[in-house]
Amino acid sequence: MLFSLVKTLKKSPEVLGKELGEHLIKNYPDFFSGYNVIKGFLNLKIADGALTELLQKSYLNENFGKKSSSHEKIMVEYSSPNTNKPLHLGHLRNNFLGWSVAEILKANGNEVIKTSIVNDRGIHICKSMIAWQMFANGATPESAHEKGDHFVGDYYVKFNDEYKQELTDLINSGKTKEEAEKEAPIMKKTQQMLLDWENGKPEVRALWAKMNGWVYDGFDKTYDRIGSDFDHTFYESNTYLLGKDFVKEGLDKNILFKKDDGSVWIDLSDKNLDEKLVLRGDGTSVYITQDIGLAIQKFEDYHLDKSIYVIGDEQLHHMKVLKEILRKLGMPFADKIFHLSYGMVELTTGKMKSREGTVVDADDLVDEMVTTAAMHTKELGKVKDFSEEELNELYETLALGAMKFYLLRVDPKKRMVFNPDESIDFHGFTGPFVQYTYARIQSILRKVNQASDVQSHTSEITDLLPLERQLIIALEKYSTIISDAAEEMNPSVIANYVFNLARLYNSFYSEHSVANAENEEKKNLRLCISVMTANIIKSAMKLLGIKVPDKM
RNA sequence: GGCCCCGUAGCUCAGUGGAUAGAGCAACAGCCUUCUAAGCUGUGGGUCGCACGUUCGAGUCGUGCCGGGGUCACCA
Repeated sequence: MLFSLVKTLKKSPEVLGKELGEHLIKNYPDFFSGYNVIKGFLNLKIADGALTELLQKSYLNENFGKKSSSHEKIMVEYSSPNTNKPLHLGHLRNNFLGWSVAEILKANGNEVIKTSIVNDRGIHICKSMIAWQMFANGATPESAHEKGDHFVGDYYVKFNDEYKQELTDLINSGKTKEEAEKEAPIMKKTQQMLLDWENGKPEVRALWAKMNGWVYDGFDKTYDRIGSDFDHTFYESNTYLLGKDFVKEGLDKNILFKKDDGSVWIDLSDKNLDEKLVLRGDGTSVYITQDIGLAIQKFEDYHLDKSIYVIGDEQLHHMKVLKEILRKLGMPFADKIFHLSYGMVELTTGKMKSREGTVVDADDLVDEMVTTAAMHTKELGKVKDFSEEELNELYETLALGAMKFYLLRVDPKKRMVFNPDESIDFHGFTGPFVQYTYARIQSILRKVNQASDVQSHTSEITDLLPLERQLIIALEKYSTIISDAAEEMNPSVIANYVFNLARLYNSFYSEHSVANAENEEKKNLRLCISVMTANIIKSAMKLLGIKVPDKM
């Protein structure tokens, strides 16, 4: 691109391009073998020898693409479930995104700590506890033969049904909506339970511990299956107290103020954010109270350069307020907090609403995908020699590959539509397409069976075919792609890259034979390209949390 | 209403101031005697929401408008 130089040098793009091109070829004949100038663009052709040499160097580098120097200590908080209902599709996007971003940051040379904050206390937790007391007759997940998180979630739904019923009854007896909301007996009981919980009443604490235990059993199974893991887990039941301490401190310093009813507020009107409540009139915590506590604890426990929160974009305002409060409280790390916001997952039929039963349950979805993967695999009948165990492992690999790729291939910041038909598609821009490319390469290697002595002689090649050139150039980009993805905290950069690489390889595969290449040099070159393509596919897919099968 | 995000092919999405705006799906036409056809090749399909501006050059930057969403809770 020559326009930027045209002005200062006062030469036409054509003349300038020609001069530059001649100069580069004359002085660097090992790197450039040709050039042309079209419409103000200087195109240089990289010499075959330079490309094959690059290929050889990269091929011998086991950690190709990854950076080794550790420059920053970064915490990635993701998942962050509530212990009153099972995980749904939105949580899956969060989990896949958080996990992947953490791995990408690691690959780019950072020290990363994966964490989750479990929202294990609060009014919503009390709701399922109250409903269980009222309706369960002592039932347990074991007695109901249900996964613990689903079991507790059912009582959360029961609470809402009952609450709605009480509201209509009260409104029918002449109360206004506001009065009904205040007076509904089940809500009053729940508020009392929250107070009892904060005061440490033993029966309430025992029930709370029991029911949360059920939920954790369920979550562990789901996490294990989808491959989410954490270096450290925070519990809101610990951090909310810390938040309260800082509210006290803020009052002493006159940063916060108390209203007549005893509630505590901060004035953020100078930042265009209005006033914000940080402690209720009855002294119990609100959402942001515990967030203040947790943010402080994170920086005290670990000495972080950056703290990333993977949270939906409906909380952009909340996170802005949190940062501002921390700044006003004089916390030096307020500016090291980064909200990695992602868009809501919508269904083709509209939004997911838990109260209307239109949520897509995470466990159900995985089951469905596994069934679909099994169906396709059986139809194709390519893995008849697999044992039952190997088959099941393959189905999980394909199902989760499809799901993760589907949710990660789009820009996280954007809202996305979950189309069930598309998500179970195994063709085109999908995880299984990339997995298939990997399996094909493994098949070649099994056939050729000499992967170990591939290294030799590739740099003698001087007649690269267009697809060979394109592949080598694409392979060499991997390192840059990781940096880009890390900088943007965007796994879709990886997904797009690895898909295009696989597509390119498939074109190459159908055009040229590896095992029956024209001569030994070509065969070696193509094996080298194939092995490296497979390595990069495996590595890139791992950054997305996706496994690749040797056969499918 | 204030603030924030989005608007690109029938659908789902890439496109980081540069060339003739690209993929996948869907539709249509081909390719399995040769390393896995979950693949490959080709065809059709676009006033990049609208208008003005900045620039040698705008899908990309700025302003205004139109359309969609989010948020502004003593919910989390």
